[in-house]
Formats: sequence, C-alpha cells, structure tokens
Amino acid sequence: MSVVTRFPPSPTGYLHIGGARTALFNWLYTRKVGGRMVLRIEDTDLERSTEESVRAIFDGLEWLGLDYDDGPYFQTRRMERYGEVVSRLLNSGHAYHCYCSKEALDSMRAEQREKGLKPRYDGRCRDREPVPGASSPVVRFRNPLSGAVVIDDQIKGRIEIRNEELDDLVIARSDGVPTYNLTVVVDDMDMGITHVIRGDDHINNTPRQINILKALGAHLPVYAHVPMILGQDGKRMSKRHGAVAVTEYRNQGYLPRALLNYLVRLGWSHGDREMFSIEEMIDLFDIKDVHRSAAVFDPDKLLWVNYEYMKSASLDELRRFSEPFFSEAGIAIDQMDNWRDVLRANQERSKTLVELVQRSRFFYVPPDEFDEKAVRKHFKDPAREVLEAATGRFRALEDWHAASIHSVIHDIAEKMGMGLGKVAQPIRVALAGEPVSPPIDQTLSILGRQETLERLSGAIKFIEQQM
RNA sequence: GCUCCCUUCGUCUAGUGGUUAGGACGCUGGCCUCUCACGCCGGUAACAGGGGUUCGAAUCCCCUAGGGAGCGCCA
Repeated sequence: MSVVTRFPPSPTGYLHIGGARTALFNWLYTRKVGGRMVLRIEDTDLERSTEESVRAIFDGLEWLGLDYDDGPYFQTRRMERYGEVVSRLLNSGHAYHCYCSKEALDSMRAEQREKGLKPRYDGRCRDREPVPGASSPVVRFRNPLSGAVVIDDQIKGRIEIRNEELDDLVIARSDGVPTYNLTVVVDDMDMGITHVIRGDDHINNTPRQINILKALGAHLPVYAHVPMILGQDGKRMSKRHGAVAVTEYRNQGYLPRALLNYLVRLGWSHGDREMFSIEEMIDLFDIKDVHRSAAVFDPDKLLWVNYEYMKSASLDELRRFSEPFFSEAGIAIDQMDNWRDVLRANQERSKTLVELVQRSRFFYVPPDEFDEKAVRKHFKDPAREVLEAATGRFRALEDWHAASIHSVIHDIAEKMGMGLGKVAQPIRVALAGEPVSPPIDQTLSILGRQETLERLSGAIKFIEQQM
C-alpha cells in the first residue's frame, strides 16, 4: 500500500516555524517512500480563519519549496460529508444528542476540578431519550467505557490510554458545524491517509480519534508524533520569542534551504552531520529516527547555517534571492554590469541577504556622510596627504586592476614610511563612508577609477573643511 | 488537580553495557591581517537526583524531581 501523508494547517495565522518543520518531516518522508502528500486547510473555525492566512500558508510553503501532490482541500467545503458521517454515527448508536447547557457543563467541570478530578463530561445525556422539540442539541461521540487504546507511535513508542480517561466529546456543535476531532477523522479516512505525522500536542487527541475511526470501521493510520519546538525559555514557541513566521525569516534575508537545513536538524540527526542538501535529507531521513524530546530553537545556529549557505551559493542564486532587498534599497542589481564582482566581494562576509545588501550598497550609492568615529580615527593628520598622494597616483595609473592598485598602495605606504593600515583606512572611509569594506585593492578595482577619484576628492574637501 | 509525553555541555546533538563521554552553534585565548569577515590552533562546558540489575552503566529496570502538552460547542 502506498503512503499518503497530510499537512493540515488551520488558517488562523501565518505558517510558523513549528508548522514548517512538521510540513518538512511529512514532505521528506513522503518523498523518501514515493508517497503522496495532501494539503488540507482546516478552516472550520469560522471565527478565526481568514483568507489572508490561507495565502500566507501557501506562500510560506512555496518559499520553502515544500510542494504537495493533492489538494488543497478546504474543510468548509466538505460540510455535507461531515453531516453524513455524524448522522451515520447517530444511527449506529455511536453518537447521541446532548442537551446540556454551557453553564451546566461549566459548573460540572468546576466541581470536578475542585475535587481534584480531571474535568470531563460525565455522560449525563448518554442514555437520555431524544427530545424532539428541544432546541439545538450538540452531538457527542459515545466513547467506549472500558478497555484501552494502544498507539504504536513511530516516534514515541507504545502509548496506552485507558478509555476511562476519555469522555464523550462533542463532534457536532449546536449549529451543526462539526468539530475538529470529527473532521480530521473523516478527512483522514476519506483521503486514505496512511501516516499521520503531526505535533505531539495532538497525542491526547489520538485515542479519541482512533475510537471514532474504529466506530466508522476505518483503517487506522500509522501515527508519528513529533516533539514541539520550544523558545529560548523552554516554553512553547510563540510570538513573544521573536520571529516565528517563516516569512519573517524570508524578510530578514535567510535562504529557504538554510531554514530547511536548520529545521531538519531540530529533532533529527544523522551522526555528526550538520549540512544536508535536499536530496540528502530525502535519502537519509526516516520518521523513525526523529527524537522523542522537544528542541529549543536557536537563532544563532540558524544564522550560522544560513551563513554556510550564503558562502556556498552561486552568484546567480545570490542575485536572485537578494534582488528584492536591493530593489528596496533603490538598486536594480541585475542591471549593474559589475554585480558579480560586488556580490563575490561581499558573499563570504555576509551572514544574511540583508547584510549582503548593506555591505554592497556603497558600491552603487555614494555615502551621504562619513561615519563620525571613523572620521576621528582615520581622517586625522596624515590622512589628507595620503589621500592626495593616492589621488595623484591613481590618476596616473595605467591599468585599473586590483594588482596594480595593490602595488600603488603599498608603494605609498613605503614612501611615506607608514603601515599599510594608515593608507588603506583613510581611503576606505573616503569610499565607503565607514571603516569597513572588502580588501581595499579589490574595492577600488570594482568601484572604478572615476568613482574612486570623485569620492577621494570629496573626502579631501571634507577634511579641509574640518580644519 | 488529573492524564499523557519528555530529560547527555547554555543550545542542537553523537552515543544503544567497557569511550580520556565525541561533534556543531555560542562564548572565549592566540595566530593571520589594510578594515570587516574568513581561516587555523587552543580553551570552556553535560549524562537531573536516588535506588537497583551487572564484573562493569549515559546506555536496562524502578522511584523522585524538573520541564512540556492536553483536559472546550479551538484546531
């Protein structure tokens, strides 16, 4: 039997880090075994579901490159089918109407809690005769009273829950809209899902779902509950832990492959290996090897992984991915004839695309001011003479190449009897506005003679004004 | 409170009865050096605790503690 997995986000927000990893694990496993992955939008919470969230989820998945083979299905379009199943359950005696008011249930739970018991429905409507005239009852599933449900979880191992611990859950609200536990079961059954790979916050739902599946005579899927991703404080990842939406990482200049690589190592490993291409992930990944314990999300390590990908990316990839950031900075990078040189010069010194753009900016946009600290440190005394000497020599230079520029700079340092730094730094500040740039000879050669001379002259004027 | 899940350096992890408990991120000392960054060499730091089993436990069993999740007419 071929494998069918599913990724069922509910569109109540963006695609977050935890969801992305669950999607990744599903995707990797599916690709590995040559199965099919279903995308299902669980939008039965009409209050909180939004179209915008649906788009954000599609967007996130697409950016990460996690595609699916079937769907997207929307649960709100399957209401008729859920209704069918509910009445089937009602007719077979696996479900019943419950007429309890919300208030009655609340006080029942409060009472149980007070007695130190687990709050749960006590089954008071279980054997009540149907009340024909009564208004809008809910439908509850008639859970078995004895026995136990055993889950042979692919990650957690064998889990056994006694049916006494479970209560009769609501499967249809008073307005007829089915609840989560019912829709999941129906969909998983109808869509032929063979493997349910989801967050371990669903472990507690699993025995209930299994009981419903059994009542429906359906095949039970294989379950694999992946542990949560925690924030730095050890609590479940949420907004207060900083960036949780995958699109935020896109905006911060991360490469999708880097995020994937980081995510796959959160809860899964292959010996001491850190870096995996997508192909290697598919090849090496197995759901059985996912760890049982939760993992803390570490932004520093993600940054490092991203940096590794930045360094190994091709210039074309780099341009493609950084293009939006450049254009935001007012630079049409792909129309610049020296973009390769600029990107190459900054590639291995940038941990993110945002940083790459920041570092590259001055090649295209002259600094509008000089960094104050840099001025104090590098524009002091011999700086003006250095810049003037450099101007003369650069103007006279026959060919404008890094090598010839390099020897000129060395020559100036030697003739003026000072270290290379005393020469390079003033020039650097004159060109970049700050004391940071790629190697000075390389920087000049990329910038071009004319632009270099102009900026040098601007810096000399600036120094004169300061005096 | 009850039920379920989890527990190796700060973090991600290797490890499946015998290891000086390894790697990576971070932090850090040094080297390199025209800045930034890279690179190289070195350092820091862990088996939650207690009982067993065993000649021998990070590895197997039990208990305790701690953490997480769930207990809805949310998903």
